[in-house]
Amino acid sequence: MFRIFSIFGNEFNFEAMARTKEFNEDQALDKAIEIFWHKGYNGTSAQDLVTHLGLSRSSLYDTFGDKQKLFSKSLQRYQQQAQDTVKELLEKSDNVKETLHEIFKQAVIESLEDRITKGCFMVNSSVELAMHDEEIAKIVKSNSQTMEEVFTNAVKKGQEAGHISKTLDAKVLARFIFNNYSGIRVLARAGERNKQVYDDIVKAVFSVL
Amino acid sequence: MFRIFSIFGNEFNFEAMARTKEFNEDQALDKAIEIFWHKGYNGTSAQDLVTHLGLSRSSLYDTFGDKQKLFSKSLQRYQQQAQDTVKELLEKSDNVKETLHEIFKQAVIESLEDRITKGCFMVNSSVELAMHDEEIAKIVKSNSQTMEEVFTNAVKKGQEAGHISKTLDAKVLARFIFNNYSGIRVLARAGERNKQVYDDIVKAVFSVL
DNA sequence: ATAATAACAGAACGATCGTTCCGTTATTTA
DNA sequence: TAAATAACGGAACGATCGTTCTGTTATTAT
Repeated sequence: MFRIFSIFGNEFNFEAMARTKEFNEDQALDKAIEIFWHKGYNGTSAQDLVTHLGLSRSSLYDTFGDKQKLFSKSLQRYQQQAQDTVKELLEKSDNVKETLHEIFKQAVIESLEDRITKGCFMVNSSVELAMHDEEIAKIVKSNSQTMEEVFTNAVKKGQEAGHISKTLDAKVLARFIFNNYSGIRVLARAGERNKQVYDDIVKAVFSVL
Repeated sequence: MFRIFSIFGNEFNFEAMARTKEFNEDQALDKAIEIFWHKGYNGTSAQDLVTHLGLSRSSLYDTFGDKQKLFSKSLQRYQQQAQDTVKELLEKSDNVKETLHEIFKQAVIESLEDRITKGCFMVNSSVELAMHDEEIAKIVKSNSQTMEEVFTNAVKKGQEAGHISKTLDAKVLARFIFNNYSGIRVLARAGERNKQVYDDIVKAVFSVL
């Protein structure tokens, strides 16, 4: 911070630095994602955050403002990470159908492995908050749009390469894929542990492509 | 209530009735469904319940025990109502594919009409509570199983009548249908208002049947 | 060394949470 | 009418909520 004193026409510039942060902000955000993802917004208390992030109440509030702002930042960070992963996989791929299949298989594996069943942070937040919090609604909407674009471009590529049926429009298929992805995440959050259920759904989904 | 006093071998049976309830328990439950559905469990306060159900705190607690019990009862009542509707429609139907289409179209209409976007009470509760509350988890699981059975029987009937493709097993298709139904309800809860999005999903789903 | 100040730890705040308690009212049987 | 008692209205409870305040510590430029 800078303070400039102007006395009798002369300017004195005092700069004084203070203590450095003892934690990494992004690492703290990742911890916040973990606990919000697991317990939801209303289910996570300020004390939960203090305990889980390992920093004091004052540092938490000094750094992130309040609970709502911290949640919002966490969800945005999660969105960025998740989107980047899928986007890169599909853009690099030269067999989009196969890559999409891998993405779904991965979602199934995560759903079964997940000892503390978390589902998808975006889906969870959407269900819990989208209708009560405009900022969260915006993030959810932005995520849906981006994912729709990513899937649409991928399907188009697959259709041009002859890997995916042209019977249905790319956008139709993109929305269909996204819908089943959401459904699977809800299933996981509900605690479904039967692999056959997931496999059946994936089988039916890919019978369309 | 009955009190039986036994004095010197003689039994005296005193029955004294008290004030009658000024509200209907099922109607109160329906109101509870409304507000829990809209705001979720954690988002609904005891005061919300008092205000919305229109009865006093004491009556509320005397009648339903506590918040968790009231929620549980509400969800069970919702489940029964929703299941009965779908089950009856499909069992009466002589063109199951068409009836399923009607059910999905109805879900789309509700999603678009819903000014206070509620999604599906079962899906919402599943996402919010299933992993933190065993009793809710049981209800969710029971609902999934019943719906899977209902859809499986329906698909079998459709396949035997030649209305639905036999390419995929009835159970596979049932799980696929249920998954897309969940997805659509999440979309609604997220505030999606574009009919085309829903129509595209339904179109893709029914291209499989 | 001193002044300046952000980061920190933790006590404390008012508000709201879910729940219980108490005194009154209304209804029924004896 | 009298006795019994569930239903009722509303005050009150302790606990916990999210947030703020206070005082201390650590770091840096002067």
